[in-house]
Amino acid sequence: MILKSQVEWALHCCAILAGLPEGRYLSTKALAELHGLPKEYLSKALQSLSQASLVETTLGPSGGYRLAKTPSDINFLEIVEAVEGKARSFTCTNIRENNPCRPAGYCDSKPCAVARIMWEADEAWRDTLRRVRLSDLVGTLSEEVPADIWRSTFEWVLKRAG
Amino acid sequence: MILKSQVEWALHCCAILAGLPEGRYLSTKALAELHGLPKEYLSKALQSLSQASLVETTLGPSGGYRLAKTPSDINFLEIVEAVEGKARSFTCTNIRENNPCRPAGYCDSKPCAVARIMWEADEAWRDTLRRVRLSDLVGTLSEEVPADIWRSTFEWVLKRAG
DNA sequence: GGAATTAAGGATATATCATATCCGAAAGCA
DNA sequence: TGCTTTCGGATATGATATATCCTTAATTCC
Repeated sequence: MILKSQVEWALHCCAILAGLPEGRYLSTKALAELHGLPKEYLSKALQSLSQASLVETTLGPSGGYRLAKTPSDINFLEIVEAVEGKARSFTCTNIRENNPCRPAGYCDSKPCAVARIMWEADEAWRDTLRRVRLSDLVGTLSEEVPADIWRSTFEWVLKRAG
Repeated sequence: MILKSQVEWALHCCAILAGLPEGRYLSTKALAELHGLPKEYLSKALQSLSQASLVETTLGPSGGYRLAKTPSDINFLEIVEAVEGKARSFTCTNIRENNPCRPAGYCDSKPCAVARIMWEADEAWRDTLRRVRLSDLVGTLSEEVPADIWRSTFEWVLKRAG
């Protein structure tokens, strides 16, 4: 049970977009080169963010992506679910139904006890991600990454945005 | 990010094994027929439980599987990890390292901030599973499943154990 | 208006992994 | 001796993640 690598890419891209000056867009090309990722494939992750209305896009030169909301209004779960989907990690196939000792239609009343426990754990995972805002990540990064590196990163990336 | 179906199978099988009379074993064949599962493939899940020392086995007729510990000494996480592995759901490929503005070897000091958050969520998932004991599941089942169905299920399965 | 650049999305190829089956070896029971 | 069992290896298949290519439409700049 491993998350898609696109989840990692999307999170890092959102962190960069969160530090962008007002009104500026960043292209797939710039984000791909900054992170050393395949441009065409990263594009799919960014499209997922776009479909989830987490980012806005514009075409043409100096076009690309920017956040659709402020970083404090975006949480980790939104980003993760945008590229990974909202499906729960545990799928109940209701194998108890195959028990030959159970009368037909018996299992209709309540979800399987095993599934309820697994879903509870899944919800704990989601809850944790839901509680972390993109602004929290940006805060951590600006504490941990030396200011000059952080600044030159944005200069580098904005130069590529034209 | 979906768990293997073998996780579901292992959990249901453990629930049955937990209700077994002292000293009795249950074969793969019996467990497969009870749940309507492919015997050969279910066998792989049970082998995983065996390798994790959650169940004990014996060969020959009337052989099969039984729990290696009491149900209150087995938690959900042990069972899930036995078949799914202990790897975290998020793998950090350290793409920040590709940032051309960072000096080489800069990222060695601390794990990536993104990864730390994802791992925290992963740990919340594991914590929830760790807190649920197999005996809790058995308790829930004996509350929810009518006693006569529960009893006839074990009669059915023990008849196949010889 | 024309050239360059961009996101969007469809089509396709490849690699990895989950799913599933089969077989032989070793061990226990009648 | 013959039957049953677990165990592990080998193999096949299907689904999905990864990756690339191409076309279309929109936007900017000259």
